[in-house]
Amino acid sequence: MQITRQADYAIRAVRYLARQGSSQRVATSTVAREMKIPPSFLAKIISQLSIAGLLHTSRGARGGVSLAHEPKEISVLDVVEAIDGPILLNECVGDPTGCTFIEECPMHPIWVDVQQQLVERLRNTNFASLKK
Amino acid sequence: MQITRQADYAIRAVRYLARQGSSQRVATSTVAREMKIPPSFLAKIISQLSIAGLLHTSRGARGGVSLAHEPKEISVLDVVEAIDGPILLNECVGDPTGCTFIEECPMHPIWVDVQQQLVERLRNTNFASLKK
DNA sequence: TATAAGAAGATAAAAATTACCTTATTTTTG
DNA sequence: CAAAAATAAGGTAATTTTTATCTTCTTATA
Repeated sequence: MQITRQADYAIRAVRYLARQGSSQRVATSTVAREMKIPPSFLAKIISQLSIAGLLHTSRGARGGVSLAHEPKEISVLDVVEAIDGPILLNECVGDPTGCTFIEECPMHPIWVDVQQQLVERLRNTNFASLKK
Repeated sequence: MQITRQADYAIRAVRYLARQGSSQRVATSTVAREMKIPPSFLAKIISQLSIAGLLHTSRGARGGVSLAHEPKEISVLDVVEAIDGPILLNECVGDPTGCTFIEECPMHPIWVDVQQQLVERLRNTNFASLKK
């Protein structure tokens, strides 16, 4: 019942980029150093965030990473789900076919509901509001 | 970001027991069969729930398992935490000393808050309301 | 063309999860 | 008292996830 450390690192990285000008390119090694993220691990995380369309990366000298959108357009949910995949409090919420009891299960709607509450909360938190 | 299957099994088991009379003893093998839980796995889960004080177990012939409290006195949170341990959305919520940035981190209070919302919701769901 | 950067993927160590099995121990029943 | 029924306790093991590193490749710029 925890986000992975990868997701935490990803949030840190996006926070760092949001604090810089959004068009500013920053080397991942800089992000790693500043936000205390294992550099070689961050490379993979950045890659995933890039595939998810949250970051722009450019290779070569003077290359680096920058946000693909305005900080206020990027939510914590976007970042967490890009790394950890969809938030699912219980398996049955994502894949109801796996459970025999799904029709009659009084827990199922509760998991759906609680999860939605959680997800909405993370969706409504964007990186403009995290610029401290 | 998911409860473990163990916790799901535990909830199923407690639900089953709540449906029976609360003082009624039921063999774990029966619970396992009825709720489709691997029997030998359930033994361990029952054991943990018993240690947590949620169940009473009695050995010997005609022994079995029963709830230690009225269904309405047992919350989903009780069961989940007995199995998975305390719910922590991010490490820093439980152990703020592990993070260098904790003082200035704008995410920290958000994790604390979101987690509390989630926990409260599970705390307010008891097994009397799940008796379907 | 040399250098600075990310991309991609292989590898691996560690931890968590899921599950099963065996050997006690306890309690009831015949 | 003995047999049977049931949980208790704990060890083992397979699988999956997580975390991390390293190497090689590709790209862009000075």
